[in-house]
Amino acid sequence: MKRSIPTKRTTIYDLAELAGTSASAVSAVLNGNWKKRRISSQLAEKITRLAEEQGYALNMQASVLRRERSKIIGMIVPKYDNRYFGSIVEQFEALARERGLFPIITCTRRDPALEIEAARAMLSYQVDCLIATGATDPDRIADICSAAGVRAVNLDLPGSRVPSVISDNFAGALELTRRVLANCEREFGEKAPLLFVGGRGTDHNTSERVRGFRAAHAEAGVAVDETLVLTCGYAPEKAENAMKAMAEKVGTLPRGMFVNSTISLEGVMRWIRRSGHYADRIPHLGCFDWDPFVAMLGDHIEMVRQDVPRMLDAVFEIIDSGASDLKVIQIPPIVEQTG
Amino acid sequence: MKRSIPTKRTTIYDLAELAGTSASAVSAVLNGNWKKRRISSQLAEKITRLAEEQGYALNMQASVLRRERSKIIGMIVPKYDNRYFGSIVEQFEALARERGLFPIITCTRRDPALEIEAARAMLSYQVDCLIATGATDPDRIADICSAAGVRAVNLDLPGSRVPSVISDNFAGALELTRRVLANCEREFGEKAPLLFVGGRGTDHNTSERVRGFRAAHAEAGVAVDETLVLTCGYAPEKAENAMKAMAEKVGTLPRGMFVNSTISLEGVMRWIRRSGHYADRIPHLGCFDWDPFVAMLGDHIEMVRQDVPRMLDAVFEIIDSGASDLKVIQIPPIVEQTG
DNA sequence: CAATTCTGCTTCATCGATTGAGCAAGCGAG
DNA sequence: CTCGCTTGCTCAATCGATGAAGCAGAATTG
Repeated sequence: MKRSIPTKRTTIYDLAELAGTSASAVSAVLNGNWKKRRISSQLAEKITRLAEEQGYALNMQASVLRRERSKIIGMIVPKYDNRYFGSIVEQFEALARERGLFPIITCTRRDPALEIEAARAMLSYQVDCLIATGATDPDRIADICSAAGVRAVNLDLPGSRVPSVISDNFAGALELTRRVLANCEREFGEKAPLLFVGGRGTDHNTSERVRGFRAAHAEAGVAVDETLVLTCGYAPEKAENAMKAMAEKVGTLPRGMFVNSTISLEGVMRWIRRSGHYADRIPHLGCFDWDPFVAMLGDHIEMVRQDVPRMLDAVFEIIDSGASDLKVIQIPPIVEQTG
Repeated sequence: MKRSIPTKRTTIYDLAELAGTSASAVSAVLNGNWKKRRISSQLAEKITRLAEEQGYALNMQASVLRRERSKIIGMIVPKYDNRYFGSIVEQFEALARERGLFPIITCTRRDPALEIEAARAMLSYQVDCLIATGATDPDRIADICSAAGVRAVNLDLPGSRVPSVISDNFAGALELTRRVLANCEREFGEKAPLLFVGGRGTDHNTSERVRGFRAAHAEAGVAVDETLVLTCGYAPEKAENAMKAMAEKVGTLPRGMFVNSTISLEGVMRWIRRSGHYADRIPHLGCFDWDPFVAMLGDHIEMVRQDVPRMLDAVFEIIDSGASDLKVIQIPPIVEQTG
């Protein structure tokens, strides 16, 4: 049963010979437009049966090479290590498949160079459209796509060259901060500024969330403590180190925190546990992102969950409609019920 | 700047014309074997420069069509909603890219039909090799691949037609069960059978883990309570419902549980919280899988983490070496330190 | 100086599917 | 019986890259 010579794949020419007909008839039958090409249903049936019997599989490379559109759609994503990106990818695949598109995905691990390389690779594979998710430099990717005449859409982080779909970070952060401030006031009886930790100060999402954070403080009549705004990056270690440094600097530790992603929360929680600073009283947390186990961590954590289904619907609406106006669509995130 | 006619892509023929040479020279230069083909370095340089200037990108579809091997490697994965599969996919991409292979991944959401369809789609794209991860029917996929002369490897769940890489489920479950039994005995002073929940009784992993679970009970001289073995599927809702049904049936609730994946744990935790049955004393848990936030849930949870890096190294070792003996490689999982 | 080798290319068939153009047979109308 | 139309196909070019085979002209050898 073992053969070192790989079974030569069946082609339309093989089928044509078997059916005593031409390759073009076979092609027409197998890609469904045999009616347009006036092939008799008898021949169509015969060819279909033969294809089945021979285990024929279309050679996409050949097909795509010849066709105008490839029906391949690409997505670039930073990581697979959290629920947010996980559900983005899963949803993306489902919606693509629904439309008869073939999804290909690349994880760039937040590496800007890999991001560009991945975009180029996707173009080489003739994607019809590329979705850049959480890209560090979405405009660069958009430029590369535009040079190849390929449509692009930004997701999660906005760009200025192609349409973008993002969460309403300001509104989400505003509400989240409000809640944490209220929780703190309820428990400790006084208003005090919160800590903001995680994210890159230069990225749109983080700056919008900081803006919401500030707005909520202003609303409550609390002055933001600038030494407590730690946009140190997303990685757990970075958040952990930033917390450590912060604790050494400030007099009294904040009683409430705004954590900018579950990834950063991992580091924050680690620090809280290891440092022992909060052994007496657990701080109130707000996390911009959702995770089922974080939700179980206790009722001192509020979460804002980005609305992935609506975000991806918006992405595909742009793709389906062929729209290319440079709008940024903001999807309101969902404030999770605690408890 | 907006053009409805997509910029015609530069091809090697365009470059050839610009360089006043032939397409085959361009091809030789751009795919790096111009020395073999005795192209002068002057011409090589000129072509390289032109390619750069014109933003030339290889058409992979054309290239793959012509070549013997596609250098595309496929992976089928059930879900993206947990750390285990997330890191599998991330690692897979990294290792593939390291080898100059182009990874394509499809998420089947545990749907057997989609699994087959996805495998066929990958074959249509001429993958050189397909990794079936956690497939419900790995042998079916292996057969489809073999008919096309494509190599396959099973990951996470073993099959009988191609090599497999899995966790040492028995050993992991044995150790995990031991620990939970010990934790229960320490706290409650008596030995009592644990609950097993999650997974499909028919899948290899689950049955091996149940075997480990039983072996640990036997070792401790505790009889397994058969009404407490709930292989109800992985989904959170299934685990939750199984717990509910179990609670209505048994007299005293188990004080310790073996939970077969973080996914199932989600349902178990939900039930524990909602039912209120464990309001007085938290049960001791063992989870076969790892998640950072589960680890933070408390010191009453033990976890076994599957060794994804080693598993994928093993997969690529099989691929690199071209081995096709039907062995099942078992990778010992890592017992996480609690606290 | 003729014979050979080497250099640096070009030519052309090929991979498999797609599709516009075209062709032969059949049929109905005039 | 002929013209025109329909039916049911086939032919051949094409997509872009690849590489075996071949071919001038220069360089080297005996």
